[in-house]
Amino acid sequence: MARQKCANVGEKLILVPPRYDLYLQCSNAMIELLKEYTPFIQRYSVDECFLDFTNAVDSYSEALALGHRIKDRIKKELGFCVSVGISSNKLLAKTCSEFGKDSVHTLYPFEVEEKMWPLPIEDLFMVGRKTKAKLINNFGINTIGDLANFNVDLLKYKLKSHGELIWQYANGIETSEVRKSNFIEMKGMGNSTTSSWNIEDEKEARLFILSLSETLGMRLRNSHNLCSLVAISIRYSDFRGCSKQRKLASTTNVTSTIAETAFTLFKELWDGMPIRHIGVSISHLSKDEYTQLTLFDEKNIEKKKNLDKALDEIRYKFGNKAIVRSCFLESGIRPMMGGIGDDDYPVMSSIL
DNA sequence: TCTGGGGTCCTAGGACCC
DNA sequence: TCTGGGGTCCTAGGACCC
Repeated sequence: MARQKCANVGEKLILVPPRYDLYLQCSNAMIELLKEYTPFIQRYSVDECFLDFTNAVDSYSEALALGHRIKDRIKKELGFCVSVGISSNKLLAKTCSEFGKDSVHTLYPFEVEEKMWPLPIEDLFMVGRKTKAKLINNFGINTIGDLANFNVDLLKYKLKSHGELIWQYANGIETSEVRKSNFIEMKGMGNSTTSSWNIEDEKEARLFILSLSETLGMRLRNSHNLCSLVAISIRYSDFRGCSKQRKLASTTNVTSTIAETAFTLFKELWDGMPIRHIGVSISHLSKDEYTQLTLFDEKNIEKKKNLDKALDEIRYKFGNKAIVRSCFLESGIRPMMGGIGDDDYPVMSSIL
């Protein structure tokens, strides 16, 4: 849109591409620095992690001093600001880490009533837009304190397990451990894109699906996983969204199998209206060390695997543009959409 | 407040099994 | 053919997070 608006003053528009690799590099450098303090580090996301000092710190003042030392060292040695939150569980530590930028805060259980209860309900972890509206409109709950002192059974009845969860959070109750292992089993992955024009014919949609699947397949193989579920999602120009998924007869990591399944699902799902967003995702992952074949396996599966392998090697060596499918030439559609950097990047686990 | 893109988990209904 | 009670799996959609 910016490009379009600045068509006449093109040379005055400065486009700055994102640099996820640099972001990740900074993140990794910070983790290395933190490892000097404790081996018990749980990387929660690209810019958040939990450190367990359970048996390493004896007093509140010692913890506070340590927090400041770490924060100051990161700023001095790595050049960016961090916020530190200290408490006896991950929820409270995370909550008070957001109390300020470039700062160190504490939120121990005995401080919850004073520091957390006056906050608006949406400041509580796991209370999003929808839950906020329900809490305010249905129960008159406006602050975290209101929620903490509300009837749990009523919350459970109305909001199911989520109701109980946020009630516990409002009371500072959270007992998950700082995960010792850094390895998180990936559950699924997806690739999606929003087009700057309406997609109105099947041919064009097919190219989008192929392009998304190409990147997705490469990521899947790189992670040494196989998938057995493929899903397609569509968002129409009027913002309606829908999705369709199908379990495969056998596990796969073949790009064309993923793309063809996604396209079949697309044809079954699409109502013919103009589309602005298409997504392909895969899940039910398993390690690719061994695979269960079926009696009715696809034809030429070994050929396709070899093709993917060769394409992957070329692309890793010479870049994604080094070799592309001819159907994308002159199509105006990029042959390998989306995808994330290279290897591993931090993924969040479930709840904290 | 919403956008865009990457994820996880929960819920509810339906199909099917014993 | 349907009942009752115990399960599992599949599917679609919706909530939340960064």
